[in-house]
Amino acid sequence: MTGMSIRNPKQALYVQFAAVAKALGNPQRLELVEHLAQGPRSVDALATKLGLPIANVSQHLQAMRRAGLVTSDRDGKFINYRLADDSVLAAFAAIRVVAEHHSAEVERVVRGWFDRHDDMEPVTRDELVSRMKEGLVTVIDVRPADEFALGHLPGAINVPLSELDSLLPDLRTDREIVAYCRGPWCVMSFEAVAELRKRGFSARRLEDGLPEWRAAGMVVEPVLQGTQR
Amino acid sequence: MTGMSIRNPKQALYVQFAAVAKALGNPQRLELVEHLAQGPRSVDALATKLGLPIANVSQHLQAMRRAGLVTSDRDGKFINYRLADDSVLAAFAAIRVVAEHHSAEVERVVRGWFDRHDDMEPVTRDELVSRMKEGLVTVIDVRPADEFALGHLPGAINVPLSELDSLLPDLRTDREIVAYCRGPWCVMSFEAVAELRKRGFSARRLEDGLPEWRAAGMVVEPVLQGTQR
DNA sequence: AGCTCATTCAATAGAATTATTGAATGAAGA
DNA sequence: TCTTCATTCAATAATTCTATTGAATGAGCT
Repeated sequence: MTGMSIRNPKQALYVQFAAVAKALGNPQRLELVEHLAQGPRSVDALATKLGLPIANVSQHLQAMRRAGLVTSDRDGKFINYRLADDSVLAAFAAIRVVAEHHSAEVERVVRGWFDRHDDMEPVTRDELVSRMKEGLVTVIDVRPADEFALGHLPGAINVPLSELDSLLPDLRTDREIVAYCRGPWCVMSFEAVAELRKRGFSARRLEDGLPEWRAAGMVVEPVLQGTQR
Repeated sequence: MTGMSIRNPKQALYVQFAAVAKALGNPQRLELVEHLAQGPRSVDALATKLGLPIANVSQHLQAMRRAGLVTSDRDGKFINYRLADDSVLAAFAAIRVVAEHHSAEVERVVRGWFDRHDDMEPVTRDELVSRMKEGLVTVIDVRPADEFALGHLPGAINVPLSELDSLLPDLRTDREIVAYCRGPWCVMSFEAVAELRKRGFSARRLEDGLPEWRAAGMVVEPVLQGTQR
């Protein structure tokens, strides 16, 4: 901040734009974005989810606030952070697309971890909507229960990945299962589909996660009226 | 690269996505993106445009190539770099939007430099199209001649900012002037509009630059057939 | 073969980023 | 007022990023 001397407005603008990109240019902070896209969270809750020291998460969040990615407000003795804007999720999505196109590496990672690379094609949003109308699919939300509670697809049932094994007997074997989680590349849905297929189920991933579904203006349950939290 | 140990696929993906954002997280590299959005360029040409040492620009370009932002191919003794994808421009745009929303600083920069903050509202693309049909506007492209030559709006005349003063007498005073340049925040069009107004013209900026116009699928002159360069 | 010249490489120093530690802050509740 | 506890601050070391310099590469040309 002190060593930076800006000579012209053009430079000043690039510095501003670069600051936003820089704030997104860190794996931990991207993971924070993905979690905050599920709903507002306290520093403590985020640190638990990511398995990182609280002070570390606090600093990342402050860096993100400085760049305009998140805002915060106090609730009792907790401070809740949330994404500043839908534009933040859009920027994350745009960056993901660039990485996918340069996908040699991204695809290698996914395929390297989940050997079944046949028919990993995801279900599109439109496709899912029409199949839901026909009642042909079971939609499972593989996120943890607390995230499910903040909002989920209409009619979806919560099958956290950690409890997939124990809940398997409850799933119908005569219908296709569509799994989704936090976002297009959220690995939990990859793992759930791989596991389900190993057990003989017909299963696919939804191309998006809940935040994208919500951002597309689709209905989310439970429908909360009044102030959105 | 060597000190990085990745334990799980989730982490590996965030690292990939973060690498893309990191490559965009530098003012100089963003300026390179904006210039490359006008058309392919050699290292030398870019270094001249930015006023930076060639070796420095070369290193930035290599970093961008590693992140999948640009590609390069040799032409004689020059190596031409170009944007890898439309998605790169889209990502840049998305980042700009985030910065605009957090606009306290961005807007302050623009307003601080150009005191006329009344009616700096830009002309939208649709608005310009309909007014062009009616023949009500003079469209000027304030970029340097070499960029204009690679492609420009139909019917636009090239008035490089550096030559604005000397070309002023050629401009009609009875029609509104719409100026555009490299992108939505390219400062040359701001400066051109400010100067034109000072001289009594009725002038506004186009909301976008040429790359956005092209990306929207609009006609660009000259229309080149065959291999796009 | 030898020369030219655009680009890349290699080495360096200075600056910024990151994770870690422990202490400080400050709001809530007793 | 005192205690609790979520969060922030401050200081540090390790790593990474950045700009700069001069040498090396390697394709085109004579």
